[in-house]
Amino acid sequence: MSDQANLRVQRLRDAGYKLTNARLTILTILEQHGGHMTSADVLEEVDAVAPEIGRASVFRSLDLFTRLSLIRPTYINDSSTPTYVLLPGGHHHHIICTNCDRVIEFEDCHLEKLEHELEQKFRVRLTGHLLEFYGLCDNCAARQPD
Amino acid sequence: MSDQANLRVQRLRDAGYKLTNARLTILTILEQHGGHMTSADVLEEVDAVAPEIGRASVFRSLDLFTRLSLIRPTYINDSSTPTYVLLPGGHHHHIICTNCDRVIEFEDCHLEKLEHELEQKFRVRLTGHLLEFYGLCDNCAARQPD
DNA sequence: TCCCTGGTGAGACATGATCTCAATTGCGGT
DNA sequence: ACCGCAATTGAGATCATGTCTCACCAGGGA
Ligand SMILES: [Zn+2]
Ligand SMILES: [Zn+2]
Ligand SMILES: [Zn+2]
Ligand SMILES: [Zn+2]
Repeated sequence: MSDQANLRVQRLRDAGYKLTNARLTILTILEQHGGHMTSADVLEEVDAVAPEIGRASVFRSLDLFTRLSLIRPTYINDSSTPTYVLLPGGHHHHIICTNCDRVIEFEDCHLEKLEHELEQKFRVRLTGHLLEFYGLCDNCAARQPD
Repeated sequence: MSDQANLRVQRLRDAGYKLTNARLTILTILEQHGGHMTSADVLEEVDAVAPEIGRASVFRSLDLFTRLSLIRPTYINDSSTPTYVLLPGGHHHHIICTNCDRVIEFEDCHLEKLEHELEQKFRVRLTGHLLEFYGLCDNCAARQPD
């Protein structure tokens, strides 16, 4: 198990939740795919790897992980089903092409300062963030001048 | 009609889409509510204001507006339906409490520089962004010391 | 050992979103 | 102002997605 994975398991335990087989399996699947899975993707993979796990548990786990800021659902393409992204270190950033749905991930966000300011201003305790830019990727931009 | 609304209508036209009654109605509803509406909210309001507009058109319009970066679907509470936020000036920022689902909006993001860097680095043309922080609001943080 | 609580799987169920297709409409061209 | 046509629409069937219920189980503490 990777360091990141251990951190996540730790977070589960610290929050007082049991590390059950269903939860570990689903977390592992998310890790292995590096995020960006729809609920359908997760369901399919769970069914292939551990068919004894029910669909309700999959959704329950995804909700739990979301509350713990381990993952975050986002709407990549059209508005139907969310895509879950892992939040290693609490954050994730990507660019979404609104024409072809291509996703480009990037690392640096320089948001630590803003995060601090917000915590003080609103007296909140922040555990993660998601930053999405959207526009046209190089391919689609070339095709649609102006 | 507000300046912002005119800008959005312009964006529709520029992209080569017709300004139909359905689209204008739905856009107006979004404007009036200042964003943060679920598809159910929009459907309900459409039904109250212009019952002749069909469900399908509502979803089609929301998808179109999303592609045009006029709005953006996001996953606020643990319900499975997206909440759409308006993107005045192309961006929107908020904090979501992962315990009580409270949403706190904020204005400043200081992301212009990063946006520029990304455009150059990946040769993309960016039209907007969404920044979400997650954590506990003041209320929930007080209840869960740690 | 016996509760008690949190967690689970199966499947029925309720919403939410899509599809199809004929009818209509916005808008550019005349 | 009119025409012609592709874009867009509305109704309802249909499909997909996520929720609920409930009996059952595992594990920790008395
Ligand atoms: Zn693209
Ligand atoms: Zn970040
Ligand atoms: Zn809260
Ligand atoms: Zn911004």
